[in-house]
Amino acid sequence: MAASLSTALDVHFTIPKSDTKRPIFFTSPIRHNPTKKRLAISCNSSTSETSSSTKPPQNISESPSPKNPSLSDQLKPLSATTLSTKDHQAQLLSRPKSTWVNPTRPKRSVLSLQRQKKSLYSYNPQIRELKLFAKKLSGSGEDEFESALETIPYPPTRENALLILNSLRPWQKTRLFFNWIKTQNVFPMETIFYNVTMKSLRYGLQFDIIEELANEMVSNEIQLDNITYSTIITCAKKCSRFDKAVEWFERMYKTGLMPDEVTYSAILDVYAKLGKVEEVLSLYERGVASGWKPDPITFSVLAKMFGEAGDYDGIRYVLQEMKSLDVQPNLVVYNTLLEAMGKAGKPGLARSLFEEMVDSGLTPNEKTLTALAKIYGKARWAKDAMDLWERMKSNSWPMDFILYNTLLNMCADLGLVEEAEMLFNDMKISEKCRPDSWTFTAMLNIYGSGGNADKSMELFEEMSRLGIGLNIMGCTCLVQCLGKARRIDDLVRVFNVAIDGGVKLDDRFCGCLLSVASLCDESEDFTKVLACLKQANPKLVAFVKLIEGEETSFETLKEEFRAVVRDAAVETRRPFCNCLIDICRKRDLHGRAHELLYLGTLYGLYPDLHHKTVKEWSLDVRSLSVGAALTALEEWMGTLTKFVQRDEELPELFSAHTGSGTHKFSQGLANSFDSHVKKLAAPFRQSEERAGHFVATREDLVTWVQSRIPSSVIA
DNA sequence: ATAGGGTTAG
Repeated sequence: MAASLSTALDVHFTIPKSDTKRPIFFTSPIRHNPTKKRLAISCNSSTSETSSSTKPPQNISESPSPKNPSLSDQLKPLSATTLSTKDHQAQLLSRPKSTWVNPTRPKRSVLSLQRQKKSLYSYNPQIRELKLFAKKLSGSGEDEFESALETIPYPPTRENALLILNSLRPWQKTRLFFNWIKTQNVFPMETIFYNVTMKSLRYGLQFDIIEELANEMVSNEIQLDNITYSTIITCAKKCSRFDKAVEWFERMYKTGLMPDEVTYSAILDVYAKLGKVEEVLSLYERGVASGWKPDPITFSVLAKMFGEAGDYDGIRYVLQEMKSLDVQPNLVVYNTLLEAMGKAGKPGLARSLFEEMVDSGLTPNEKTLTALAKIYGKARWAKDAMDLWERMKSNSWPMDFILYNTLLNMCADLGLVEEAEMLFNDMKISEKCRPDSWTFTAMLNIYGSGGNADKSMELFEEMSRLGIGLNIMGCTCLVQCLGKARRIDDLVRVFNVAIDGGVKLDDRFCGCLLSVASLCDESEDFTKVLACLKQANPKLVAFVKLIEGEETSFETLKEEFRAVVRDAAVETRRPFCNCLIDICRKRDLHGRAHELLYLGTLYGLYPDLHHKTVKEWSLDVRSLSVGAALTALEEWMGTLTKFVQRDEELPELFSAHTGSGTHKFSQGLANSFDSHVKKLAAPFRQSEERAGHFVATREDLVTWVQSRIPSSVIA
């Protein structure tokens, strides 16, 4: 029963009773229109009496992400501008479906409600020998094909030929046999021969040949049917020829052939993969308006699309549609929905959906469990992760190597070292799930983030023995770990193995090496690390040399910094700058550190560093390295000194936001900040009420600044 | 794989 979906659904919003019964002449009650739809759904949620009181506790952690703004956030701009009165608002929000179909003049149907029927095979008593022959043909070389054909045990009648054609692979053989029966001229070529041949070609991703055959059908006046079109469309999709998929779909309509639900859902998936959400929903709604009852495959397509977009409202729409159309989700639909919930950042809903799935009697498969393990790991839900694991074992739910590797990644996210080691050993003694490069990468991540350089190196040696190549991610984990342990010679060895193994070094890896360089006290180590970095990114190393040069002018620095930043991947630009500042501070180049912070700010690498309200000015250093954060603090104090000197107006409160230190990477920041503040005797104190904040009152700060003015660092 | 549609990993 579709009622089993209700828990996950009703917890978050209530569907108005009137919407659960679908008037036949209306399309779906909730339009998926970027603005209208969100408003409509959110309105239900906000007006629901149960929405906040019945939410399970885990949803507290699911405060709306920027992608899914809260209801009030969504309504704010509208209520402030467009909507003046409550009535007006209600009218807009509850607007019925925009596609209204006049019952007296029904809109034309967009799909055939009858699925194309397949002809039944009649029993062929020669089936065994013909299949054996097909196997022989399949195994023959291209040049032996002709002679192999002559050993055909029975004459190539229509039925015999079809049977053989169906059993042939790969596509080259299917094509040769298809061409051969055409030359035999024993029977006219029918649609089914083309369809069977096309299917084999699709396995080989031969879209061009499929299209050739389709055109041949047109010129020979052989009817293309729904099976032909759906095969063409899905082949184009698998070959990423989406334009061709759409083109053939449109051609079908033009020839007057109506798609059935198989062809229709195939084209829905094409538009979904193109990210054309509006088109998909329009087609979906028009289909439903034609009297179509979509099946689970359609909902899987919709769920996947919304999942890819991280669109939580869309996912709710799919759940609601299934409920109102009384379609029970199958395993694939659940899997897709779980995946989608994960992408939309809703671990709590994924969990309750999973429970519903199990309660409904379905057994999770590898994909289900992979989705869930990923979600719990990302959400850092250790308890749920462990519960899941126990259930997997006690129920003997299926495992495969992807699930094993995902579980290892989950362990990495949760810091479960012993559990990971158990899994790793399980894999080693298993038949089908031997550790591969993904496995080793996950293990390197686990040992690396735990700072266990010995175990990391053991893995590295084991990989060499087993001939499993190090990839860029494993290499980055390893180098970071060895760098933190100051095992620079091991680091260099690993680096050289990676280079010899053809690992393509990316900007993230360069950032990792640069951060290791920033940790080096010994100039010998520093030189060794930079020598590695030079092979990956010579310009970056040249820039480090430039920083160190006393004679380097600010203009030169600016120019070269710009070039370095421009060439770096966007997500590595700020880390690069952070590391460079750290290097400066390590080498007592404080002036340079300030110049780099200035340049980083100039090029937009620190967009939200400062925040000012009338009552409070704050400095948000959460995305800064320790060196960069301290530089930013000094810079800020310098600015405040000027304000005090000029007797300008200041707010009551000052704060610096370092983060609370619960995240593994931000742990050090609050501590370093604290000791630095103490060293400066600055009046910032860790706030009791606001975790991760250091606060100072205006009074204390002004007193402190004035006491420093004669010897201020800032001229 | 017995003519056609949907789901697993940085």
